[in-house]
Amino acid sequence: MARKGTGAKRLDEPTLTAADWAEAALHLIAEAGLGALTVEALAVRLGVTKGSFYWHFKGRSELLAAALGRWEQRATTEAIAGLSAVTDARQRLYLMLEAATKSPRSRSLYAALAEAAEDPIVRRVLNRVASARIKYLEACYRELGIEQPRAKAKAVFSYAAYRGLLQLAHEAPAVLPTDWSSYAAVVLEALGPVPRAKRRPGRQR
Amino acid sequence: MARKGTGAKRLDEPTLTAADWAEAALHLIAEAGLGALTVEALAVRLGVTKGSFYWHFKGRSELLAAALGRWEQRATTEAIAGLSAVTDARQRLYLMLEAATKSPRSRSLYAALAEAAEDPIVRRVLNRVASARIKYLEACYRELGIEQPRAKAKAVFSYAAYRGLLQLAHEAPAVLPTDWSSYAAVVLEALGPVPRAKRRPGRQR
DNA sequence: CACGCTCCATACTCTAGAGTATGGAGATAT
DNA sequence: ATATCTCCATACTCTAGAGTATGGAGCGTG
Repeated sequence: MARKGTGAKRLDEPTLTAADWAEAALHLIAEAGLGALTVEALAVRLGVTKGSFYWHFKGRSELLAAALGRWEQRATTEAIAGLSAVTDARQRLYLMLEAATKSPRSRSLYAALAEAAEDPIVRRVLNRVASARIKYLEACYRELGIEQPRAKAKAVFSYAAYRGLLQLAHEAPAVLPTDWSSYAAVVLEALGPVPRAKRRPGRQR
Repeated sequence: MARKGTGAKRLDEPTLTAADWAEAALHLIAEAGLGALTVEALAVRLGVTKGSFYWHFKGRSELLAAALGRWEQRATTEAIAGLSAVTDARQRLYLMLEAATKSPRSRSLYAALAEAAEDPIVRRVLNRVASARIKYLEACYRELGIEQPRAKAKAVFSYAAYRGLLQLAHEAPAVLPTDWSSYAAVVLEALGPVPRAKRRPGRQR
């Protein structure tokens, strides 16, 4: 995909493709924020000059759209497909909640993109990603027997808690929980599948 | 404060102060994001030219610091002081949770600032605000008899849920709950003071 | 009245970064 | 070999916005 011929222009590196630029853009955003996504900075990182960029893309916004398209794919369909491999809905929900009670990476791509929600391109992508994830959560809750008005509310609440923790890790890392085990206990107790089969001693509703 | 003399330079408007510029900056940020905070844009909004700005502030970052200082005051000490007027801790917690289950304004200042968390000035302020609020929440939970490792976890969880909902309102308004009453029910059930009273924990006394 | 202080206007400079124009080197096709 | 396509370098233009230099109008006080 990277080349069409057989030989290489240079012995070390094949020539770049639009996908290479988009991928590098995602890395740059995750590391330094979307404000740092500069055509020239990207060119330097790829070892070329910015003149070559405009051969692959019409402009910066086209690059951004391509990069976000790739990220959206991974953040929704692929991630959900991976989770759906777990057949037991209860186990699935537990896995997601567990992931939401671990210390987030300090500089996630999601958090970096949230900084640029004023950008219409970014906002549309964030909207779709959040919608897809909440819909999936809602489906999980319904699969566990929770009825409709409540299932959606629980899904939104779960995702808001996850999203908020991610945001706090970005904008105020100092306030993150020090004791993650007790945080996980609180979250599972609040959002867990069904309070029926609680094997925690005492404390039963 | 706005004037030192008695007369006005113009009949309609007194001359501007640094506080006026800072206040206008906060409004501009809330409306159009921190990216739109431009010296010239502010000057236009205030009906003057940008030459006058540099009489009040050394530069843009000094203005930003002054504006954020004002906001921080309102977001922490003043808000907390208002809440502490409610003597009953249970009622206080209910008020806060209720505020966290109402549809947020689409363009809050907090959300606008979160977009610029890469800025060191903004990040420090966000950190302090979040810390103050979580500390207060933690104190409320402890006042209700919840012990320490759990009280902090509950406080962080509550604030993360609030913060996440605020963020979703900003970056993906389409996923907000349609039925706010059932959302409030879920949140209160999960974060409410004590699971002892199974009824809605608000109508006491 | 003369003088000084405060707030502001006018008119510049300077820089970052997007976008453009054009040519060139290597690979491939004919 | 010649033509052509692809990817890139060089070297420009153009704009937004920060920051600066300087003068001026109104109001105060000696």
